[in-house]
Amino acid sequence: MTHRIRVRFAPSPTGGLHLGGVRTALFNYLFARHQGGDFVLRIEDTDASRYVPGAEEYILDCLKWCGISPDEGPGLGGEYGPYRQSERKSLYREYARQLVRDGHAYYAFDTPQELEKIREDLKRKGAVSPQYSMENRELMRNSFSLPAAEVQELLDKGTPHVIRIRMPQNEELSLKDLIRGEIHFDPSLVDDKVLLKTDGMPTYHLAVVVDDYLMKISHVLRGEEWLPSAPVHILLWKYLGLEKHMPEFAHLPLILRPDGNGKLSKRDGGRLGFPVNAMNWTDPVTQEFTQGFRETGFLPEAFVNMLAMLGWNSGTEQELFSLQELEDRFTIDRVHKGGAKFDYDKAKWFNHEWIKRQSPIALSPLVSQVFGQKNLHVPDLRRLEQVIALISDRCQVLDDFYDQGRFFFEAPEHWDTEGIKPKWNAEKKDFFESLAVQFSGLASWNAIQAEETFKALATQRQIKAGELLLPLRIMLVGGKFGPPVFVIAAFIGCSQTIDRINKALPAFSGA
RNA sequence: GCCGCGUUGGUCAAUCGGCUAAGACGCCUCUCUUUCACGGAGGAAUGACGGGUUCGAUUCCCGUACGCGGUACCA
Repeated sequence: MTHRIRVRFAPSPTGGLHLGGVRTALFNYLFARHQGGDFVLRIEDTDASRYVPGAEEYILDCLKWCGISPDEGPGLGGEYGPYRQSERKSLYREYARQLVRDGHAYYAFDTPQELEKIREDLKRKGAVSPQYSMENRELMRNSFSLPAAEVQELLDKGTPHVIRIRMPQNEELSLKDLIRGEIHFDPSLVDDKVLLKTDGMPTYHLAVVVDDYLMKISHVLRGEEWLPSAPVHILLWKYLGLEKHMPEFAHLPLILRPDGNGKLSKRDGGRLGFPVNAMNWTDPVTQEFTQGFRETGFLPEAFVNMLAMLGWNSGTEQELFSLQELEDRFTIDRVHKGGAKFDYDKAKWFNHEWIKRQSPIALSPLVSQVFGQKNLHVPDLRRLEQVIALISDRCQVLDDFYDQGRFFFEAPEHWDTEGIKPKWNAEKKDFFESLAVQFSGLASWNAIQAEETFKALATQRQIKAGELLLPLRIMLVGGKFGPPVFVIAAFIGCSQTIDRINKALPAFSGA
């Protein structure tokens, strides 16, 4: 194994890129980068009926957002192209024909209707999942059961057909999985998979093997759902005489639903109220919408960090990793075997941590974008950064910056007076009216000045400061939250503070 | 049904035969803060079951149970 590490990420453009897909991409990327290898993008678009326009660009955008851009692939170039399976159609046919010539595969002329009928018959006899295998391939219409002349005639007439692999009878197959160790299979138990479809497109099975060989892929990291078809792939490498070039395999654990144990699906997000895709995605065909982490206010650093910890850990107590740190630390032997349930609370925690460790300057473009979407205009970047510094501790997702930061720039329209109404009285009203007057007479304006003035007046009126602090906060903020009141007062300025007091007073008194 | 993979707190998880079983999320209590958070201190909560192997099993082996995946001319 002296050749270069090359891994591939091969999404099918049939929909959005959800958690499982991004994590597969991420692990491939980390594995390659850790050893200075290449990360290849290949598109699996062999199922023309399910091809979704725009999905390819979307996938690339998602990867880019995560910071894990491939080294080669569609639109990126590279010496092993083309990278779309639909553009490599003729290639697969050659390999399939070679297999037929060598007796490892055969032409099958059965129509879908005939297959359906056979399956029905077998089911009636008790088979739960009827297979096209050595058990019955003699009964079907294929180059196995038919005389050579007839096969040739059918072929010459252009009869629709597929090419199927001929699974062997008495053979033990084993795979050394990088994560799971030795796995044994009995090939006679798996059916004669279609390799080349009627339309000339390869199935996944043929395509991966051919592509991985031609693209010199050295390691295959894919989801656990592929484990059952591994024997087909191993056999193909063997039958094609390419066994020496067979990549190493690692089957990644699944990401499970938070409720129950099933594999996480796109629908779970909408149902349970969290995003499942990296970015927003609307299927152009079905119009089905899937929420994205990016639009939900996640930082890519947090998203990637959270994803990496789903199925991998460093073995230390460290949980927060930058992409670079992950690249430095990632080894396949620390990948888990068991599936992990996705936990949205933990995901938000990661985001919170990343927001906290981000500088206000780095955060400001993102926050101002959030503000912009809500029509909150911030003229001064410096002031925005000051606000971010004041509130980022209390923001889990970027949208929280709006709720937490809005009042710095806009006077509240509504006041959460619930808790203070019962204790409100004329003395307090007087206090705030006088406070406004005193504030207006102040020569300088800062948090300390404001607080001293406030406290002096409270003492003079013989009202406990504690009883006045909360009302003041609600006048300025609208609710019971936010940084220290006088810091807020200092920020919004003297006249704005007075305005807000005067504006709120009627609502308080009207109680 | 058959085949494959898995199984440590509610969740993510450490442990490569010595365990009084880390840590994190979430939850609860206290503290800090005249708000909400952040921070700090603490708490409840775990090895699916049954056999072996061993001086000693969470760790190794075998069964069972359970869960998941696959069983398509989808990937």
